[in-house]
Order: sequence, then structure tokens, then C-alpha cells
Amino acid sequence: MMASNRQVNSNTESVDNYLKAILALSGPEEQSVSSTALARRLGVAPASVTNMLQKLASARPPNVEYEKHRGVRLSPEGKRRALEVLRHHRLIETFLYEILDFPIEEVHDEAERLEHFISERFEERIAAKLGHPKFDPHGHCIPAMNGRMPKQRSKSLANLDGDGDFVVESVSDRDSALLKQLKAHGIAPGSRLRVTKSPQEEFILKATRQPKSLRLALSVASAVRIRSS
Amino acid sequence: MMASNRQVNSNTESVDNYLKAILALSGPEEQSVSSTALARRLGVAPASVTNMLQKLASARPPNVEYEKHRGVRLSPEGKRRALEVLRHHRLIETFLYEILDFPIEEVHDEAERLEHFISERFEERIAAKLGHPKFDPHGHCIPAMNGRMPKQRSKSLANLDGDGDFVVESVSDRDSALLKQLKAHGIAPGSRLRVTKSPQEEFILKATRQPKSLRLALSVASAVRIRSS
DNA sequence: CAATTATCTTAGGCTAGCCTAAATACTTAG
DNA sequence: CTAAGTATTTAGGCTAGCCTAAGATAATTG
Repeated sequence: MMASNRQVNSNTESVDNYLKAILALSGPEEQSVSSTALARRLGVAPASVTNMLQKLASARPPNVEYEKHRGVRLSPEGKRRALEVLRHHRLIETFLYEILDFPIEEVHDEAERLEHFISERFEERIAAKLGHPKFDPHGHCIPAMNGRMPKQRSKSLANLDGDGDFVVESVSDRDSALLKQLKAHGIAPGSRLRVTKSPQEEFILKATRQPKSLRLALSVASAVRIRSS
Repeated sequence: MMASNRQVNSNTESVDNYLKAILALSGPEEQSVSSTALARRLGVAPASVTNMLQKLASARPPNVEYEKHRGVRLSPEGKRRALEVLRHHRLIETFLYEILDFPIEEVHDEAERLEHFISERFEERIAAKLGHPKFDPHGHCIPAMNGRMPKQRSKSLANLDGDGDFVVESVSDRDSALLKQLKAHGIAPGSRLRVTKSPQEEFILKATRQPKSLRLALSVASAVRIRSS
């Protein structure tokens, strides 16, 4: 009974998450990614990663290029899908923030769940409703439908060379508590900052719009990306 | 490694679908539902249903009351969850239709996928945005947050006793092609109809707002629920 | 009421995606 | 260049949810 093995789009939630993680970890240079790095990022055992990579590589068309012990990178098809999911993610975040008035620190987790299940129509409609935005509420840029994504030229506040004046380009979306902290300090994409690096690996900031200066720990600073103003 | 078996809310997509199906099939009288009926509705083999029912019954707290060979009905907990998912479904449908301008025949499938994954916050926000609607775009009533759902007193156009004037209360949401047809004929919740039952098991309708009368097959008529006007 | 038929359950398998433990392959220090 | 150490893969298991085939129970009917 039931010969209906609907296999229309064989991408599962789990596959999506692997592809997204590879995209994120391979960085703008598209370097190959190690199993352990993936395992850490995804919260699974390294053996599970190896297993999945073998599947991703032997899919037809393959989602990744993978050779034993040499790490993995996305194939064109895998990259296509990863960017599609990333686009979904960031559009949904923008939508939750702009249209449904979600607090910014809650948009990521919600988008993380929904991104795998929305249709092309849903994507198209929220994009239209939002006026085809180029950036999500964290300042990350939203891949275009054709899959192109301009590289952002910014650096982490944590790797700052010297002091100076900067504009916040983006903030990390993955830690809700951190994000709440940043919000409380008025730090968001577009904020102007005057930064001094203190000897104790802390960062002394003076946000233009804020009355008093503040001190950020390294962990917090690393969640903020800046460009010079 | 990894002792983190996050089991916060053990309800899976599949469980949700079983509970929803039981709710739908048991009708307003909350009669018990047979395995085969469930199997047909869910598109799975009867054996799979039996299997799942055993799991649902032995969950703690149980989701269903189930005795071998005697069908199944929802436990209070199962009913709570089923109504929650139904509320999600209908709110999402309304949202897609009202806010995202989806064509009505597409809202069901989209809602069917998303209903399992939205958070309480998402639910609350779309409900607020929509003004806490009582009915979805098909005319089905949306269960309240507390789980109460008023019974709708209507009957299917297909089981009509005699001719007369009626108001469309609701249309079935499960068949997109059918829904498209009804839309083309201008039949939607609230439409006024003058109905004549023809000898060949067809229905001759004259919609108040439509220029000419039309003829509906039994299969189409059974997707329309009416009350006298 | 017994026999046929229809419905339902049990038994045994399959795949996806995870796990642990053990083996193997790279890497690096001595 | 070898030994220790780290990274990765293989092997073997587990659960969820589906399947088919076959057995058991209930319902129908002569």
C-alpha cells in the first residue's frame, strides 16, 4: 500500500542546517570546513557529521564536495540551497521585527524554526510587503533571489587594532541574552561609537546617542561588527 | 557525548497530525474514531495508526483514550493540543489571506506546514494584528486561546432536504482545486444562494450577486456548508 | 449459530538521523 | 623519523514513524 513516497524536494530540515552551517563556517573565502567545527556548531557528535557529509556528497546532484580527512565545501547546488535558506531566515527575521513587532532578541529562534517550511509564495509575499529589504534587523545582508550576496567589509569590534570612531554595521543574532544587553545599551546597526580599548581586554564605548560611556567584555564586543565612520 | 535529549515538548509534527485528525473525525459529538478512518484521512497504513495510537495512549499524560478494536477518542490533554494546533492553523490561514494577500486556495497547505512550528509569541502577535478574529477565510471558527470552540450549526449543501434560500457559512479548505472553482463562481462564506436540487443529483444555484445560475456536482456541493437565511 | 468478510493488531523490516566505542589517519614534537 | 596526540571515520545501536504480511477479532449474513 501507499506507493506515494513524495520525494519532491529531498532537502530536510537537518540537511538545511548542515548546509547553512557549512556556509557560515567557510567564511567569505569559502574555505573548506572540518568535521569537528561542524559538530561543535551543530551540537552533534563528530561521527554524525561524517555520516551526514557522506550522504550530502553522494546525493545526486551532490550538495557538497567532500574528501575523507580533508574537510568539506559546498557544491554549487549546496550553495544555492544554503543561500535560499539564509534568505528565508533573514527575510523572516525582518518580517517578524518590522511587521509583527517582535523584540529583536526573539526573531532569530523563530526564524530558525520557520525558515525550513515556508513556500516560495510566502517568501515572495513577505519580501514584497517589506519592500525587498537588503538587510535584516541585525544588519546582515539578505541574499538576493538569484543567490548573489555582496560581501560585507567590516570587522569585529573584538579584533580592533586601535581606538577610533565607528559605525555599527551588524550585531550577532545567535545569542538572545547578548542581544538584549546590546539593545539596553542602545547598540544597534547604524549606531555611532567612539571606542577606546582598555588594558584589561575591555572596550570603552561612547555611543553618540547615549548619555554615558560603557564598558564591554570581550565576549560582548565580539558580537558587534563595525566599520570606520 | 551529548546528554542533551531536549524533550521539552514531546509533541511532534506527526503526533499533532494524528490529534488533529481525531478531532476532525470525531465530530461535534466527540464520537470515537476508527483506525481505518484515521488511516484514510492521514494517508498512512492502518497498522501505522494502531502503532501510533498505542503510543499516544501510553504517553504520560495520555493524549488519547484507546481500547483495542474499539476506536479512539481524545483525552483532555489531547484535545487541548489538538485545539491549539487548530487555532494555529486557522489563525495562520487568516493571516496569510488578510495580511499577505494569499489566494484563498493556497492558505491551507501553507498553514498545514507552519502550524506545528510557530511560537506562542507568533500566535499572539498575528491574533492581535488581525484583531482576534473569530473566523478564518473559509468561514471556520477559530478556537479561543482557552480552548473553547462554539459549535457551528450548519449543514452540508449536499445533504439538503429541500430547495430554498441560504447563506454560505463555510467552505471546505482541504481541496485547493475545488476552492478555486468555488471562488470562480463567487461562492464564499456569506454568499446568499437560492438552491434547487435537480433530479440528477446536481444542485442548481443562483447566487444573489452572480448574473447567471450554475450547476454544482455533488462532490462540489459537499464542500459547502450552509444555513437558512 | 457458523461461515464469510471486514476491520484491526501483531510481527518483523526499512530509513533518517542521532549516539558511543573503537579503529585509523593525519600532525607535530622530540 | 617515530611516537604521542588529535582529528576523523568505521562499526554497531537506538528511536521515530512508516511499511507489508500475516494473524486475530468483530460484524454480517445465510
